[in-house]
Amino acid sequence: MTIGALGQATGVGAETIRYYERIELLPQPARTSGGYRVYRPEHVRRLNFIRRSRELGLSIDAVRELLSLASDRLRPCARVDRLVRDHIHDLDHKIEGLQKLRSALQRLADSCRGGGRVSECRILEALQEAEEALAGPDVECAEEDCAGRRASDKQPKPRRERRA
Amino acid sequence: MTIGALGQATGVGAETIRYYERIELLPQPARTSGGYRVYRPEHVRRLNFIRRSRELGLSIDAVRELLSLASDRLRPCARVDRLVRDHIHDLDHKIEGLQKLRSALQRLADSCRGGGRVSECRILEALQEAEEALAGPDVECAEEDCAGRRASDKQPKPRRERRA
DNA sequence: GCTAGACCTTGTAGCGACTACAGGGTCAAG
DNA sequence: CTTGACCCTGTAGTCGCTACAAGGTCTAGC
Repeated sequence: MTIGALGQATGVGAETIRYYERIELLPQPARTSGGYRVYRPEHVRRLNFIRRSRELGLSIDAVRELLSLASDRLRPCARVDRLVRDHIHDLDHKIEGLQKLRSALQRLADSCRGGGRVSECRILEALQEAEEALAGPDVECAEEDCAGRRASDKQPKPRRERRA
Repeated sequence: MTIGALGQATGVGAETIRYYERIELLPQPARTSGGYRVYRPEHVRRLNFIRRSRELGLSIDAVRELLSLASDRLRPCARVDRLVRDHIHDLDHKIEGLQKLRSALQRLADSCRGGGRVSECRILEALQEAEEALAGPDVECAEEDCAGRRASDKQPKPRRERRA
């Protein structure tokens, strides 16, 4: 089957399939004399595995690991279990963060009736003014994994203070 | 103050500040004769506004709009209110999607005790086998907004079927 | 055999919101 | 005048695709 047929069979776009091949998530298929990719049933199975894993929110690297684990049928499946449970934990953190965020925003929105002028808008005030205004139980940095976004954490060396 | 001092004052990294300047979220500051950026208190206020909005998960474009709205003190603040409420809705969708995902994964994890071998791992089976295995109440595609990932939706023209 | 046109090929650039370098220049304390 | 913390610009990388451009291949139907 061609790349289009594989796409139909799995619900994955052709460009995504080529992308998976480029990052070596899918093995290189055979080619016709004209250079067309020719896929076989095992490609369908592998790509379906990938799609389902991705739909569950697993990262490409996690999928890669799962595929490698799955290839050795005698290996204990504890690692598989671990991978999935870790991902559940990640999701829990993410969900919790978003819920905090949501209530902070809700508090913000509740403080504004929307009928006034910008000059007396509580939302804009809260964003402009002091830190505590909308700091519920510790919001900050809920979107994604937030890898080291806090530049203020690192405190390198005591330097003279410039005209601050 | 220099870019480093502004970073300290706001908790935003210097590289991010330069990035904000490049995308015109922060105005270009004055410069020393040597080319150093020189910031003033209004930059601190604006950058704090930006940081807080970002921490609440608002997109750069939303922040841009908020800043522009905030600059006209006589304008009605209905649009501000709308922007924030829309974002709350987005969050609701996101949270819901992640929760569905979580329960699908939990079901998966519950089916595996982690003590067996890969060959009898229910998790890997579920990822490999039929569609219904782990389709709880309609999972698919919860991460982010999932913009048109389903390639199988478009069904262009009836073409001859190749050797499929 | 030939044409039409659906399908395929490679390569590159873009998305959002940064982050991380490399290779150099500036600044102020001592 | 040296030291070295700090700053500059520019470019490339992150993640997981998606979209395009310019061209080549394939087969149904004539």
